Amino acid sequence: MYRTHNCGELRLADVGKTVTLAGWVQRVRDFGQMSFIDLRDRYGITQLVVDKSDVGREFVVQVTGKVVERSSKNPNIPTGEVEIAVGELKVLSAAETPPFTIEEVSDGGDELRMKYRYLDLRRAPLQRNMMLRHRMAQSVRRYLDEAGFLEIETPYMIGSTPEGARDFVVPSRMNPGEFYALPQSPQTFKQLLMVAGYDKYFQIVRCFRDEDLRADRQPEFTQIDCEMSFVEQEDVLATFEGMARFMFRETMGVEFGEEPFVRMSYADAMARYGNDKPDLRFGMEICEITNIVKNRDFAVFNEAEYVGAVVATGCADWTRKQIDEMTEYVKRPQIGAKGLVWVRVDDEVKSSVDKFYQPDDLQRWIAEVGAQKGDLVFVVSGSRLQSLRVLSELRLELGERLGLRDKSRFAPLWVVDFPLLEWDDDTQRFYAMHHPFTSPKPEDIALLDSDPGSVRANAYDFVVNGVEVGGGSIRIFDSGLQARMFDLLGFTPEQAQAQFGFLMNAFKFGAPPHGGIAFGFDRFCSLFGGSDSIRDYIAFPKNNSGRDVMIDAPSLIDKSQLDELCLISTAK
RNA sequence: GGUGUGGUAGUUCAGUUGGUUAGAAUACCUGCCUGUCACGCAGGGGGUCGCGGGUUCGAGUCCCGUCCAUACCGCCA
Repeated sequence: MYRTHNCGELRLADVGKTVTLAGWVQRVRDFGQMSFIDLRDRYGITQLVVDKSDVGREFVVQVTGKVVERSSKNPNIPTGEVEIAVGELKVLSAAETPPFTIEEVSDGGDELRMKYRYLDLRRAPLQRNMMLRHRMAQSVRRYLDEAGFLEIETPYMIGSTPEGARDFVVPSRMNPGEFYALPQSPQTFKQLLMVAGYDKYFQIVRCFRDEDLRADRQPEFTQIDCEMSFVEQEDVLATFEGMARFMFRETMGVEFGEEPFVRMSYADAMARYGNDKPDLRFGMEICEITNIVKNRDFAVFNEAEYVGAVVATGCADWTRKQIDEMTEYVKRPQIGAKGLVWVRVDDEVKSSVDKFYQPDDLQRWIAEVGAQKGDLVFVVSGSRLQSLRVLSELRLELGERLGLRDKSRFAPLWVVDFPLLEWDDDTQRFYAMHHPFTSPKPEDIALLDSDPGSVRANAYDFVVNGVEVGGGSIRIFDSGLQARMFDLLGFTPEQAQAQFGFLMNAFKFGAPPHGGIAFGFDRFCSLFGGSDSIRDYIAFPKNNSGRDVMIDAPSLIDKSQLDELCLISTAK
């Protein structure tokens, strides 16, 4: 037996017991005639007292000894009142000096820690993250199982479709020159499961997208993928609001009370927050003032399609330098504002456009945006879309600077009534905003021919703290309507048949009304854990270039392997 | 594909206007130390300044290119 206890469980009540522990050497404090060793495993740290030691950091050792009360206690760790008077110490495995410190806060940089991920994963913060992820996955399964959902696996080797994200492809040796693709999501399969009568399905499933990465985007990531039959939008929202509440309660101890989560239309979210995933932890809503700033000598505003404002609450005492910082912030190329007008609401009102506007004008603005004495108003103008984007970024940055984006608070909401289609200027065609199986709102179907861009979808996103955590829709289950959608999206009937014929055919054999949702599980974890990066919640993530620097993948393969795959073939 | 930031000791970083032998902290090694918990004290070793080219009497420092990392934009039905 390698151990009788783990390194986190011994207490004063255990004093006198003879125990055997095993773990990693966290640190040795050598006093010549005696040494202290901190022994670590994923449960905690226990102090050992040995006569003499020649072990180094990260050695794996097994010790047997008596639990004794410490003469000087350490209140910082749960085992701090006891220590092990070691009788026998056995080195199970020696270790080289690790390239970075295995501690709560490591001295290693990101790249190095990724290369030695198995060492980074020994650190308590990463172990807490992995445990949180485990608990969240378990709570998802408990809730959905209780609600009658079946966990069904769908294939990872499927066919490629040119729509949407780029596919990772896998050559087929047995079918020379042909390729599988890894799924971007199990979308069509879960719809087929609905046709097959498994009316409540879920899967915690890996998905793959060959696109550029971000702190919150990995080429392989995990979704909580769900689908239900005989449901309307309300049924789906109710079911998964329940799941979210359950997860918050079970894993975070967070309760949201009786009130249902906020519901906000896409149009509202855009108008009030400039963004389809608003952070509702703080107010400072965007206010349009286009109509009351015209007809003075300020050409910038007169020529603007849209003028809008954000009130920085209590910021009237900001220095010119602080204001300039905000101007610089919104003028960065990624945001692309041309400039930033400000109005200081104090004993007297002062603005950056005093040359063009009278005090009366400014008072009218202040009344319109609801600014109070002590506030600072920022005004942005330009095209509607671009201005809203700038105002959204400005609002979030102000929230950040004012400390209003507290990671321990959670503000969930549903964004609903998304547009069905999105016009793309480059290709001069509509694209499905969500995916081509999303059903239009029944009351908007008449607009499909006359004004497709204004058709709203039965589509919804689950948003928390400005992060899109999940999204889904009620699907089309009528093969005729589905064919019409493909037509709108510029598919010929032949193309539609070739790519999605299996689904449209299935719909001819009795498809139930159905809809579902998929949550980005990694994002969910990082949201709960309070990190901006999902890498902290994935055991073995890829770096920014999609490389696994630990195993050095992707890599070249042998010529013989390549030859077998007959990759030189006719492409479509 | 684009923009910004960074690359100097095992590690994290500093390095002035271009000027002597490139520093600090920490880690590591050696010695001393029986109550530490970031133990302490004394000593020691450790550098292709990412790579290539250029300017210069002289380049870690300036210029050009390139590679890598990272954040963001594009992209992500």
